[in-house]
Amino acid sequence: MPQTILIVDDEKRLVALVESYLTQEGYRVATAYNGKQALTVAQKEKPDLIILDIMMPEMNGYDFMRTHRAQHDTPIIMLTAKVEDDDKIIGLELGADDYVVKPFKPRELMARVRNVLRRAGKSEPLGKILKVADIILDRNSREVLVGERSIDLTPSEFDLLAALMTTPGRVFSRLDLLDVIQGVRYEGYERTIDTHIKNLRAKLEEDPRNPQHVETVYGVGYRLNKG
Amino acid sequence: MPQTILIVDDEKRLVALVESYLTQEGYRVATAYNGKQALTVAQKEKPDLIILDIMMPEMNGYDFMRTHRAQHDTPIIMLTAKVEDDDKIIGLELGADDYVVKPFKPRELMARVRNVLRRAGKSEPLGKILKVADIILDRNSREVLVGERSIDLTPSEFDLLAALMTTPGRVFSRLDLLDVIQGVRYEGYERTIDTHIKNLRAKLEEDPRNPQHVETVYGVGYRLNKG
DNA sequence: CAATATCTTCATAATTCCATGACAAGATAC
DNA sequence: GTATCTTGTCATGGAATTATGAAGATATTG
Repeated sequence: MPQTILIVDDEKRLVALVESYLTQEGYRVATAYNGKQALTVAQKEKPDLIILDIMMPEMNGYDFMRTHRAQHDTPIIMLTAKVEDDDKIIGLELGADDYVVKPFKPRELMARVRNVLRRAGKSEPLGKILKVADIILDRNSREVLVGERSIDLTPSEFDLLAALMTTPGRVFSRLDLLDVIQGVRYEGYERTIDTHIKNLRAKLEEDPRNPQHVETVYGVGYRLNKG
Repeated sequence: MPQTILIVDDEKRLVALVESYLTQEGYRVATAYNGKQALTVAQKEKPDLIILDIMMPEMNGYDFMRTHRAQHDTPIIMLTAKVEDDDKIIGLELGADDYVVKPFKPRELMARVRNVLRRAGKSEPLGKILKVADIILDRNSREVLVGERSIDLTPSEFDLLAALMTTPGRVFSRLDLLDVIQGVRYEGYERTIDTHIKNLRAKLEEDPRNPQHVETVYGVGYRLNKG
C-alpha cells in the first residue's frame, strides 16, 4: 500500500508540481490550500507525511502544526521563505522534522521526503527505473544507460531527462522544464533549457545534429521519442 | 532462529529507528509504547532482550522492570535521559544489565546489545560479511580487506563503508550518511561526511585523488562503485 | 588523569556546473 | 525568396559544490 503525503500550500502551481513528482515516485498524494482545509483533509486521509507551507491565508502553517500535533505525530516538512534562520529554529522547535527553503528544486524536496520517511521508520518506496526506447534511467543509483553505454549526466541534465522519460511522447514547454530544474519561481530565462538540451543531446544521441531521442517541437518545446 | 528483542519507548520515531537497525543486524523485533503494553507483548513474544525507556506514560520503565523481573530474568538495557548519574545507579540497582544515555548513536546501542546478549550466554547472530569489488568487510571482527591488504578504519569510517556496501551503486545523500554515524539529530553538519569520506578514501583507494571505489555524485552525495 | 585517537567544524582552494547573452542556423508564413 | 520568428551553439563570468588541511572539541584508552 503506498504511503500518503499531504501537501499544504496556497500556490497551486507549486502544489501541482510537487504532486506530480511525488506521484511519480509512487506516493499517494492529498492536497490542501490552507491550514483549515488541511485539518479536514488530514483527518480523512491520515497522511504518513505532511509538506507544509508556513505563509498561507486562512490558517497559517504554525497554527496548523500546533493544532495537528496535539493529536498526531505525523512527520512534517516545512516550506519556508528565504529570510532568516529564524524560521528554521521556530519550525524545528515547533516540531517540524525538516525544512526546505523556497524556491527549492524538486529533487531536493524529494531527497528530504525520503529521508524523513526513512527516519520515521516507514519503508521507502524504491524509486522506479525508467525505460524508454534504449534508455534506462535508475533514480536510485542515478545511473543512465543508453544501449550498452553508460553516460554521465550533470544534476540538471539528469533531472530533465528523468522528467521527459516520465511521459514519453508528451511535449514539455520550456517553462515546464524550467520548473523541474529551478523550482517554481517567476523569473527564469527559458533559453537556459536550450543549452541543457544541447548538452544532454551531446551525451545521449548518436548524432547530436540529428537527435533521435530528444525531439524539438517547433514553437512549443521538447519531447522524448517513445522509440 | 533469530533472537527477539523488545523495544519499549513512547517515542515512536525512536522505536522505528532502532527497529530498523536491529532488523538490519538480523534480529527479530517486537515493540511496545508503554510499560503496560510491554508486559503483554513480553508475555507473548518471550524476548531475549528488552530495550527499555525509563520515562513513559501509563507505566514507566521502573515499574515495568519490577513487575517483569518478578517472573523473568530477561536481560534489560535501559534508555535514560541525559540528566544526572542517578538514573544509572537506580537503573543498575534495579537489575538492568546496561544502560544507554539519550541521545545515543545507533552504533553504540548495537554494540551494547551484542555485549549484553553475549554476556547472557546467548549466541550472537552472525553479522554478514559484505563483499563488493575487491573489498571485503566483516561486521563481526570489523576487519576490512582491500585486495590482499588489510586496512584499519575508525568506527565512523567503518560504518560509512558498511552502509555504502549494503547497496553498492546506490547514491547516498549526506543526510543519509549522517544518520548512519550520528543517529537522528538535527544539528548535524553535512560537510562532516566530506571529511570522513576523504579519510576513508585515503585508506581505501590506490590514488585518493582519483577514487575508484567511493565516487562523488555531484549535487547528490556519494556512492560505492559496483565494479 | 594523561595520552592518544577520533570526530566535528571551519576556512580556503579546486572543481564543476549553470545562467546568460550574442550570434548563427533553421523553420515558418507569406 | 524574403522577412520574421524560433532554435542551436558557443563562450564566459559567476554560482554552487566538493576537496583538503588544520585546529579545536570530544571520546577513548591506559
